[in-house]
Amino acid sequence: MKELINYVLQFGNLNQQQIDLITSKATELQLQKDAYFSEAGKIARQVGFLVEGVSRVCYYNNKGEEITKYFIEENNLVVDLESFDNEICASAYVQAVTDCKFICFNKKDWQELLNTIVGWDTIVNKIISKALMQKVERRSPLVTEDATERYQKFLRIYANVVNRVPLAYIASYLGITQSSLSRIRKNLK
Amino acid sequence: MKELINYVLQFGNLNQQQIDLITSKATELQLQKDAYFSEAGKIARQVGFLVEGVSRVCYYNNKGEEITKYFIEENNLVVDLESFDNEICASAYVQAVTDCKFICFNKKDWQELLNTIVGWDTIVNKIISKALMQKVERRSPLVTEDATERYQKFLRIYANVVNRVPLAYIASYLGITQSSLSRIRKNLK
DNA sequence: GATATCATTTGCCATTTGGCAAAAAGCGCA
DNA sequence: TGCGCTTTTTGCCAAATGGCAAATGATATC
Repeated sequence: MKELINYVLQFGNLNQQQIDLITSKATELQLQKDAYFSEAGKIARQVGFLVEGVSRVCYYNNKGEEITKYFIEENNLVVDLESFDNEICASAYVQAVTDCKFICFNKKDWQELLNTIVGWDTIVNKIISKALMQKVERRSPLVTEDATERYQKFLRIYANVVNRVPLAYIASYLGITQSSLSRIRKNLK
Repeated sequence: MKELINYVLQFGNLNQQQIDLITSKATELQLQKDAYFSEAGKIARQVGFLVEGVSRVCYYNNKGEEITKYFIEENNLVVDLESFDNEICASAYVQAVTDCKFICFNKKDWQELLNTIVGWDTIVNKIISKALMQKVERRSPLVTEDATERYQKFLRIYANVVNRVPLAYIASYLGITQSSLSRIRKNLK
């Protein structure tokens, strides 16, 4: 819980009463490896904060290939925004890549926090915008770079993730085949 | 001006007084083809709404190649968020690809609107979040697709832009060479 | 330890895309 | 119309990556 509060306080101030209110709404969620936090075709009904483990967002492209859109590390918010905000079916899965521990808020409680805590919406907006900008910044450069450069950039961004996720997930994140990634790794050694 | 108001009202309600206040702060900006709306290395000091023309965001990658990050069509907000919000030097250029007409707000007026108009920040947040999510959605799939599919997707998304921008800009947006794009176009005919 | 299962690496060859330079096409302007 | 400039297309060959299948390695289970 401490991790969540520290995280949030980076984006704005809250008094003890407000922190207590947030804490009182939080529940803990444990997911085993491969379990889904939210699923494509369903409406996302919770916001999570990843305390332990690695998750990923993935989907199936029009060729039926499973694509990892991005990885989520410890101390980050986890939510299918599009689905949660607009109450529409999600187009992607959020999946635990390792066993994961989340701090969770259901939609009703989350709404209540937004309505009750002055400034909470501003904090949430900052967090969301920052995360979105980060995604754009990470995804855009991939287009110009060759597979080796992409992998090296991946190593830097996700240094803490590399050794905890299967090669296949990384390959699909980078848009290359498993074999290519395997060869790239060999070349870099 | 009407276009801007209609655009904004899609994201929330404003009364006539609020609309008038917004209007009173707006100035018109004309940029000739190739001129910059904001520049890398400088701090972005204005928010614009593109009324006429096509712009793009571009930058130079580590190989010195000029990369088009995305195109901006009529009736969209134009701002280097990272730079404008945090008052840090921009890392990308925002450039008029054709002659462009913007409705502009300088930083001081924009702040004043945010402080004065109740709900304006919520509207702006919605607009920004939506735009960011759109960027992520557009950029992410590129990674899995071959050059022809990428170009076809580009055609759908930017149907209104294709014939108004040089082939070289599109090629760099798609992460392929001009020659490749030229060949792809030939094959599609 | 043997075995089943899944993940990763490797080999071989096909396909895609890039690099470079020249040719062709398009366009403004005298 | 003709010239000069920029943009786009094309040809040739090289390099990168993919597709497929087999081999190897890692891990869990009995």
